[in-house]
Amino acid sequence: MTRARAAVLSALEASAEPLSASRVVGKLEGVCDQATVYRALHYLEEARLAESFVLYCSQHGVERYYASSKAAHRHWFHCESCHRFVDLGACRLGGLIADVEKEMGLRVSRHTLYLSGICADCAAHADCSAHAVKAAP
Amino acid sequence: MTRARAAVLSALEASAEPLSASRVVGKLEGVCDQATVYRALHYLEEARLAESFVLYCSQHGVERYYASSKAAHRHWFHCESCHRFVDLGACRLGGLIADVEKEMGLRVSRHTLYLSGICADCAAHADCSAHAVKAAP
DNA sequence: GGTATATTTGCAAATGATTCGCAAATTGCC
DNA sequence: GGCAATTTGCGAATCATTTGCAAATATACC
Repeated sequence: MTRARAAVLSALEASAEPLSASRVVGKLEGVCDQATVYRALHYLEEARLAESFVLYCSQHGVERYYASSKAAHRHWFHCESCHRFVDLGACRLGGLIADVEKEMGLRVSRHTLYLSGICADCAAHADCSAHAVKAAP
Repeated sequence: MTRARAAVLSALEASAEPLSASRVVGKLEGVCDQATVYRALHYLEEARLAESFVLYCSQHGVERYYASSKAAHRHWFHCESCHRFVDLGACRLGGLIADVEKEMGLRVSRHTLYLSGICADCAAHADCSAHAVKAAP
């Protein structure tokens, strides 16, 4: 494991939510180059040390988000108001996927699931004011 | 509904699988411009006449795929060998999403799920030859 | 039906995330 | 510690998608 890859992995591990490639690049400003971050993310995913999914968000557009694979495979909720992720805990799709594999004769090797909407915090604020506030920068 | 939007919608309705924006642009070559196709796709999604999701595929990279909303909300399997989609039928996540909403106090307004792996056809070919053949162009 | 106003379209260029080529630096191995 | 293999930095390229603006089309109104 090279220094750059270790730095990228620990950035992912230190985060409570998935990070976009560009945020990792930002966090590693001065540590390693943007191209290196992208290459390291590919390497980590290949090595099963990280997982990723592509998400569109009105604030950030289409970006790929990465999370360390230290914990069990899990899914996330994305708040459309504050643009943060909420951890939904370990994946609960095992049964559904096994059913689909059997029904349709497929071999499922990976899956992407995420939910989006309004998180509890933003919903609470919306109860008092007309609209949820925009996320802080 | 303008002519361009109708053309884009009928391209989606005529397709058995979700189409990437660029494939819609290709199908409507000479009918309307690429920028118009993108704008029409946004319009159709806003108007709830179409649904979309962003998918990464080794052959096509990151692209947004669109499907007409004529049928019930559904999910797809993406074959990593032939790069086609398999229709998995109507969404079965209702219960899971309701559980998560209750448990975590979230308001889920949309979700993205897709599975990927090897489809039945490609798996059958792989049984005879060493590797599944690449998709025809 | 004919015209004024609002919306949509085409075109070409911009944008933003991601990737690539290549020379220099780092790593893993003996 | 020295060398071949791999990785990194830098800058430029790529690709999907978006945008500005003038022309064309749609919709509202008379």
